[in-house]
Amino acid sequence: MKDPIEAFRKFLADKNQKLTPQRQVVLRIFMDRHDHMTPEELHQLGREMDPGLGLATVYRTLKLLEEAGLARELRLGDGVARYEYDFGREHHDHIICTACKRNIEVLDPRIETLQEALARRHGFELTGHKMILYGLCQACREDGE
Amino acid sequence: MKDPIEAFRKFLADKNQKLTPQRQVVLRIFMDRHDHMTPEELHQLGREMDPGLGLATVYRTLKLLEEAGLARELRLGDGVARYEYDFGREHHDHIICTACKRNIEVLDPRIETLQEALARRHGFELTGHKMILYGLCQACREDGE
DNA sequence: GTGCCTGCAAATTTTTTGCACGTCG
DNA sequence: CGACGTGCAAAAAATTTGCAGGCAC
Repeated sequence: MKDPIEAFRKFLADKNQKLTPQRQVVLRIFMDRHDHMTPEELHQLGREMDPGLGLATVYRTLKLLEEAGLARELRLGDGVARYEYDFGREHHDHIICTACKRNIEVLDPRIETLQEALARRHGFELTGHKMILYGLCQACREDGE
Repeated sequence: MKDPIEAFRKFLADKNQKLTPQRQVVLRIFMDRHDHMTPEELHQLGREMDPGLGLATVYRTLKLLEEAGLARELRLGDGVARYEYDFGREHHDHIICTACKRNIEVLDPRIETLQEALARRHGFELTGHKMILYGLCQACREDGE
């Protein structure tokens, strides 16, 4: 399966639900802009394509996209939920600069392996994880000096 | 510094603030019960010692305890914030069972080391991290079969 | 028609803030 | 007095829910 739209349609069909225009709009935004976006931001962007789009629908669709494995919820520490597109992408975690809030995506396969082992050692079968590193980026370290 | 109460007093004094009875109550609860607690739960418990204690004060105190490094905010995936006591304890992360919600504390020094290296490789100076593993515990796996 | 979907507004939930009063040096 | 601290209630922010109407089989 390489088409996210078809993947979403299939996911919905399996639950007797439909890929409505509104749901497509939200998915399309993710496909166009691979950003981290809050529901509010998605709603704004969505209204450009469908002015009647309701915020509640965005929330409802985000839940569905998450269940479908097409989007991932991200909490970077401020109280706001963000979502990122997660289709056909390699898994990754995040580092966020505590000063300028800039964040980048990172991955270390050795950490992933150790997480797996750590869980197993405690009798768990690992199904997922969230890891966020906090630090100071180079620019902010230099500013601080 | 081995007395959390004195540590908190000192932290507050450095900001020209005081260790009031209310603040002590919240800290004491943490010292007595090393649980993960929501602000609401802490408020309930706090009222047993000081019936007039306000929820807003609990929130304000939690912020202070966190700044002081005596408590740590924990978000396990439901919308609720939890806090855990974090004085004189070794750092640890968490695994939570997605079925029964039970969670345990875990630590792998090798992961910690790799996180440090990973951050540095991206130009960051690591100051902290949050890692939560999600999985199925043994009991729930057996139930599921 | 039946069941899924939607937008809207109202309701919930979680957290923060404004304010008047109290306290302590 | 002056700064800090508190409880309360109101406010704010984020998310969920109820509902009447609409659409597609």
